[in-house]
Order: sequence, then C-alpha cells, then structure tokens
Amino acid sequence: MGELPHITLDRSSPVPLYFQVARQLERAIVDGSLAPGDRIMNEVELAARLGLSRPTMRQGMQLLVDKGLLVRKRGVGTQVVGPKIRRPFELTSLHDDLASSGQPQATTVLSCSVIQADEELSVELQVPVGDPVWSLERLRNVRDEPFALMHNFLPVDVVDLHGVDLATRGLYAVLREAGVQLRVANQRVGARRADAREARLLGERRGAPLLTMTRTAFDSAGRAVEYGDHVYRADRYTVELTLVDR
Amino acid sequence: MGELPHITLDRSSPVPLYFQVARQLERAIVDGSLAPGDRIMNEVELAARLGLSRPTMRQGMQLLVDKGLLVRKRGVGTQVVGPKIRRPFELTSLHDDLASSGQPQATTVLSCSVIQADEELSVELQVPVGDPVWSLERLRNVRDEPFALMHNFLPVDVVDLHGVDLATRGLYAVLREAGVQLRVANQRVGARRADAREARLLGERRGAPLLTMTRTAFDSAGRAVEYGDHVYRADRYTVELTLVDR
DNA sequence: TAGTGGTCTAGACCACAAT
DNA sequence: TTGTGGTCTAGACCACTAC
Repeated sequence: MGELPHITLDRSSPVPLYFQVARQLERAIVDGSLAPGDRIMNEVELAARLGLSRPTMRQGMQLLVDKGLLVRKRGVGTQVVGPKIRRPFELTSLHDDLASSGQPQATTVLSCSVIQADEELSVELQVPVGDPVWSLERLRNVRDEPFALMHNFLPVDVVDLHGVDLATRGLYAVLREAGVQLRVANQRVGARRADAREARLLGERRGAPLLTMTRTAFDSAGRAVEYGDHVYRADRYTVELTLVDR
Repeated sequence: MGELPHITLDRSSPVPLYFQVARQLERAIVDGSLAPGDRIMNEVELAARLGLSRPTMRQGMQLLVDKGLLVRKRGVGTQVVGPKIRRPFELTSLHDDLASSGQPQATTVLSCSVIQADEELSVELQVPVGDPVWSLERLRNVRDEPFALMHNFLPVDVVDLHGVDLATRGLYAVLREAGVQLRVANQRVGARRADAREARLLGERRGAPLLTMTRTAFDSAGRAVEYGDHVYRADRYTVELTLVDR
C-alpha cells in the first residue's frame, strides 16, 4: 500500500490545495519522515483520504516529481528519491546565495552611473545603441577576502538607482522592491585569465584563472531587465546546478 | 482575441494530445509564425477550436510556460516571450550537444578499466570504498582541435563497457541502450589552471585556465549511476543554461 | 487479474486586470 | 462589467507492471 504521509489541508487558506500538499510532502521528505525508497500511498487512495480530487492530488505530487524528489512508475507506484538532491537551480542573485549561507560579506560600489549603450549592450538588453543604461560595478568580499567583481547594466527606465544603497542591499532585492518580477535568465559560464585590473581588485596574480558568468535576466513580460558580466576567483567559487530530465 | 496558431491533432497517435499541442506551438514560436509579444488566443477558445477540454489545452501550454517560451497573466492572456530563450538546460551529454550542433568531432579513448573506488568515488557514487567501478578517460576533439578531457566513473553493475566502442558512441547513448534512465544530475562548474598532463593533451600551455565540470547523474530510482570529472579548454567552451523562476 | 500511474473530459467557481 | 487565467471536481478509459 505504501506510506501515509501526514498532511492537513486548510480549505479556507488562499494557498492552493495542490501547493499545500506539495509543501507538506516535501517537508516530510526533508525531515526524513519519508525515507528514500519508500513507496507513497497511491494517488487515488491518498486523494480520497484528503478529500481531494485525483487531478488536484496529482498536481501537488507533480511539483515534487519535477523537483526530482519523487519518482513515479506506471503500474508500480510513487517512490521517494531522497532529499539529497539539491533544489533545481533557481533564479537567485549571488547576494541571496551568500546571505542564505550565512557567510559574512561586504560589498563595495566601485561605480554607478548612466552610460550610453554600446553594440554589445544593445544586443543583450534589446535597446537601441546610444540608449541610456545604468552601469554598476561592485566588488564583493566574503570573510574579508575579495571574491567577485560584478558589472551590471540596466535600462534606466527599469529602476532608478540614484541614492540606492547597493552596498547593503542586493541588486535583485532592489529590483523586486521596484516591482520588477524576474522570470527567466540566460547564463553563460566560462573561464579565462585575470587581466591586470581584475587581478589587483581580486587579490590575485595577473593571469590567474577566473570563473566568468554573464547573464541576461528577463521580467515576466519578456523584457530584458538586467545584463551582468561577472568574474569570480576560481579558487573560491563554483556554480552548482541540478538538472532534471523530464 | 490573439493569434490563432495552426495546430492539427492526431487522436489515433500514441503521442498525448497535450504534447502534440506543445510541440506544434513550440515550432510555431521557433519558426517565427508566432512572434515575441504576440498574444495567443485564450485557452477556452483555443481548446474549443481544437476539440479539446480546457485542462488538456492548459497542460500543453504549461509545458511551454515552464520552458520560458510563453508567459501567462491572469486577466490578460498568454503572450509569446520569444524563441531566443534557449531551452532549459537539459540532461544531455557533451556528445549529444556537439552532435546536435553539427560540429565534426572525434573521440579518443585513453583508458577504460575497472578500478577500486576510493573515498571520493565512494561518496559521489554512493558505493562502499573498494567496490569495483569503471574508470573511463576520453579526449574529445572538435574540428581536429583538442577540446575536452573527460574522466567518468560508473559502478560495474550499471553497465558492461567491455568491447563497447566509446570512440563512436557517446557514454549516455550507451547507458540509454543498456536501459539506464538518467533522471537528475548535480553539476559543479568551476575553473582552475591546467596541470602538465592536461596541458599536453589539450594542446595548451601549463597554467592555462580550464573550465571544470563535475557531475553525478542519478537514474529514475535515485541511484547514482555515473560520476564525471571533466575539463574543457576555456577558450573553446562555455556552459550555457536558462533559469526559470517559478 | 489486480493495482498503479497516464491521459482526458465537461464542466464549475474564483481572482485578477482591463475597460 | 467583461474576459482572462487559476483552481478544483468527479468521474472515465487506457497502458503498464507485478502476481
């Protein structure tokens, strides 16, 4: 029959039922109440016990299947894969990543001004050449050691960065508060040698290997909102991601 | 009202209707028949025209929303984001990536033997220390230029590599044919200097920056099936990925 | 044969955005 | 107020797996 996860539903909550199911199932897996390899009670039975229709139950479980936490096999049942799979790579800024990891960090704003878009920016941000864009350069330290040199560009009508304290607040937090909803981003990760300036700022030797990341982020309307060109000390940073085959 | 995509359904096909819808919508977007910013006809009307129920229609469109090709706004409608968003980073091997890009490539098998798992492999592949695992090292050339040095490890009971022609066939293709269904993978991308051997094999100078990628792949039962430790010439390869915020 | 997930239907009511 | 997507129901039939 399979394990019976403990799930309570609040039908007066604005949170969708399928999401309540998914959240509580996920917690049970992370808690260890549901161990890897456990078979979960079948969909029909589970839906009946919770007073849900089967499609709603399925929708909730599907979220966890998409995350790689559950595996369904036709004719067999649904099994817990395990909580060790990291979250699918989410759309977060480095600031968020570090803040949530509890590392002490500090950011120095090297420059923040409006420039005219050149050819490259015109392509990446989908604006005409010569259009005004914010150019923002920051150096980030973690545990008092230089870590990343970040160069961001944003069309000026996306957000006003005048007087914004970007040393304390992450760029993505500023964007969120300005009502910008980031939705998709294209990233390119590569490597190259540090030039003289990068080496000096990052406390490396010239020619040292750097991890590079460029990213264009789009809002929910499909508009290019931000283009970032960042370099990281290769000895202090790696990009981690989880791929899920559907 | 919005654009009316041209979609034909084959109800006798074993391909699910929602998938037929998604595939044809996607092609229309990539073709340019549906341009970025276009509003698609609303779900209800579209379902009616195709003789589908609304949930089935939604399921098809949801696939493209998840891929970042479409954006839905409550009270507004569904819009095409654009074909320029690359596919969400899928679980493909480098062999697949290159083959689909049409680049002429050649692979040299440097070694293929069974070794005993050390501590690191024990952790990554979730097998006891000392267990036999395949150790496979390959050098890949693209357009007659060295490109990547790939080291893979697999538990011996996953697949038998004796006599398998890994110069012609990609490792993932071999795994698929052996009935292994890859499902999720954790990747770590970083950078470091080339050591003497890597430099020689890749035609680089010692100390040149390399892009590194390690990956553990799990099958549909959550079992670790393959661990790869690869290095790429940084001047010839970057990792591209698309992030979608949900 | 029995049990499971995969797909599909034909509706319903609600929340939100534009008008 | 109208139109849109968001959610949900109560079934149905099928394909695959294990026994």
